[in-house]
Amino acid sequence: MARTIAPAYDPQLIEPKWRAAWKQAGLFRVVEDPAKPKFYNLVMFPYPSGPLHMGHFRNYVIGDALARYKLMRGFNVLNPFGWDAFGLPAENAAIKSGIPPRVSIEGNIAISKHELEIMGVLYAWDREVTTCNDDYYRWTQWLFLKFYEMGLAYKRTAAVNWCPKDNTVLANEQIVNGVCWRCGTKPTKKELDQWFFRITAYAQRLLDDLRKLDRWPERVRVMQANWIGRSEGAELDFAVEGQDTALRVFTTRPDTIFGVTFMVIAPEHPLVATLATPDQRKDVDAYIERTRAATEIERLSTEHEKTGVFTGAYAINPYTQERIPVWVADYVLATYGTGAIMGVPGHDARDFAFATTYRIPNREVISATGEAQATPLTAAFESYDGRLVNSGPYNGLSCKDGFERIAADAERRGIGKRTITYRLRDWLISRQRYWGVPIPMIYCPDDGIVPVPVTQLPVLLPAEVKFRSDGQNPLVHTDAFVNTTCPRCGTPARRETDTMDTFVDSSWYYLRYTSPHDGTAPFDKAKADFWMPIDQYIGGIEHAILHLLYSRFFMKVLFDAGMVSVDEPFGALFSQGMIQRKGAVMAKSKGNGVAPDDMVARYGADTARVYELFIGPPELDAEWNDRGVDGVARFLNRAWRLVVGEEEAPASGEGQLTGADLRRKLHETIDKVTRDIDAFRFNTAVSALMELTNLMQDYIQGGGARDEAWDAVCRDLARLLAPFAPHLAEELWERLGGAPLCALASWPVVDQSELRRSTVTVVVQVDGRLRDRIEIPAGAGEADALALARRSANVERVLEGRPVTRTIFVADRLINLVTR
RNA sequence: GCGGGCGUAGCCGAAUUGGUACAGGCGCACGGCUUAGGACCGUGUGGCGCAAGCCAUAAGGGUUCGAGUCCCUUCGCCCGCACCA
Repeated sequence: MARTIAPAYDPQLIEPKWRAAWKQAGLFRVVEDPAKPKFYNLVMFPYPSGPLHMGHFRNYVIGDALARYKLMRGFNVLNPFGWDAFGLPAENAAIKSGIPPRVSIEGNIAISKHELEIMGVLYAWDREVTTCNDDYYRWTQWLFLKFYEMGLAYKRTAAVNWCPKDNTVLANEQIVNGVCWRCGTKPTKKELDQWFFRITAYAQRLLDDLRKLDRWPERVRVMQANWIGRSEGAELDFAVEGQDTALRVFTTRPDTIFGVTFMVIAPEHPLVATLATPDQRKDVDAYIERTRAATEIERLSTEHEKTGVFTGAYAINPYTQERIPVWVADYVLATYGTGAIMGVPGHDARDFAFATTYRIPNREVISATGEAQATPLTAAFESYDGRLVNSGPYNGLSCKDGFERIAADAERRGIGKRTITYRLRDWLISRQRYWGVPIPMIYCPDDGIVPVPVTQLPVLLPAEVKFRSDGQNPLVHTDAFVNTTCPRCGTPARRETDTMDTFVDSSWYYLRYTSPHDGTAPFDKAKADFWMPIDQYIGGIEHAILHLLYSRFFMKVLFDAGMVSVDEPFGALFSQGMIQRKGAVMAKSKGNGVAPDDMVARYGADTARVYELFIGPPELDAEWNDRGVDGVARFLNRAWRLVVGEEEAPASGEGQLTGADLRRKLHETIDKVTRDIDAFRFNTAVSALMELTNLMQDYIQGGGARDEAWDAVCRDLARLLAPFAPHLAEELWERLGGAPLCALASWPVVDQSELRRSTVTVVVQVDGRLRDRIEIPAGAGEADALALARRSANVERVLEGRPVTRTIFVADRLINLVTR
């Protein structure tokens, strides 16, 4: 036989060809087809910030592999992509460089699209959504108006972070190390009129429905539950001595009511003004002034020492009639509960710390033993396991019973009630920024706040504005935008100049994908109903709370509005780990990124893709290893040589594998790869394919023939490779005479009969210790297997004639002879 | 502090869910090919031991015929929330 030189595996030669073929075939161009099972596959859309690196690509590769696999499994796969294109970075770049945000965003989108393309990552580009385009944001505005109509969008005054030098509001993220990120000034609090979404109205449903999300990572569900932060407790009224007013507190421990030795109200509490006695007023005012200067971050820090000031006022404990001093302290938050607490230093660590500082006594009212101690407590006993002491008629009750009885008595006496409080706050969506969706509201001197009629949408964001060096929203100074007329009375009026938080844009984009060109509604209900919920959502853990919670909230609101038929958007969620290199997360700013263009030029897209999948369990962070990429390149090269090569095998003859061995390994691999992809174990799927090619190599080296049966194995190898190394798979598929496209071929099916073995290796243990391995006929019964095992010389020697008292038999696997 | 998770070769990591610990890859060693190569191909590779064998999944204990896997204690690391009454 003539020795022929197999063409070398050259990704540069084959990859562009197949990308063109996929484009022509329109792999993910889909319509609603009830005849096929649907699969809505979605990767979180990115902010187009410029060139991507291989760290970004991990989830795109995972998503692409899954989409391709589902396609081969016969699903009708919706696999769209888009751009979260509004937001601060583009606006800041514009202030700095003068390049309009839209221009830089479009440039960045073009770069990212090119990178996705050369990596062989495919999407339904005919459904592309870009949030800064008016054919999208008009519907964001439409939805805002819907929320407004439903009473879920409202405006109120709220304290925000304010930079006195830049004369602007700062988002929490814009406070770096306690100071303004731009000028280094310490921000203060300022009361401003802001738009909110009433997400708190959905707190309980958002909490309850976490139970439905059994295909979400546990940690994400826990984080959301903690964020919502449900607390059961009671509100109780304390009459203020000498005043016709009551101080209402929220507590989760009404059972400790007899342990109250002081009370605290937040500095922002409305009663502060009237509560302070004349001789204490000066101190109180000074304290409030001081805390106002403190940032939220400082205030919320546990390191922050507790401070406070006595108001001079006393409240009356409604259960003991004791006089209780009322303090003002900033460890109590005005925005949680009632903004006032009862201080129980004996049973709350924070109250204990405060009481220690100001020499306020503590009183034990819960005792683990049921007996009160003779001496004061030296630390807060916060346990719920104990009995009430020093608590008058409630003595001896368990905490739970004490809670119930004391709360019930308060309700009967009309001085309180059981309540449930959430940590979740309403969602502040106002941004004093240009590059976002204009809030479609108008301020009329006569009619007040008037929504823009939906027929007048979109409220267009002006393309030309003058950016200001002081960071102020340029929309405020754009007269052509601001000046309008009242839709109700026609008199001159002003537009709202705030824009929406970009998280509003991303809370519903997945619905727009189902009917991206609809000119009459945000989305077509029938189409949304067909595709929703998303079958697999893939994205970074950094969105565990905000984006995912907001989207869940949106979906529930739209469900209540009758616009969708499911009330959870994401059926399954996967959060991939980050890629690190040189000891840090891969990032542009760290200079440790690997560019996809470089990877494609050096190794080809397939090697880059397979390496990203092979690098480790996809949910864990992984270290990028340049040498590891070489290993994957070797693997794909081997696959190529096995299929395309025609070299004569070196006649080793030893350890020759049979065709049955080859086919068994193939079907074991089909089985494993299929199960691994379904379980998101791409790393082990790739290693299974490596094992297969290693065995194929052994087969050929042992003198195995490249006959028709071999070719059949090769065709299945190509199909198994297709989700991971799609270009190579196509090339192999074509050379093997496969039908038009491997990407459209059906996924290989396991032939159970090929998995069968005539003999199996069974482990023989004596007292649980491995003593021998024996080859026995597959499916042998206990008696036969045992007889064969006892023939082992090794086993006999170890037994030394000791009687076997018991035997454990696991068919085709293990025999354990027990002598004790 | 509260909550979630993790700890297996020199490194990244497998382990059919209680049944042969370390698959696959990196690295390393040796060999082949080569003018040469850090390229490519092949073979080997947990430790101790001549061997039988013994030891080994953070440490210690327990349950079990059998534990990386289940339970308890301790140590270490990562992530989230963090004065939420």
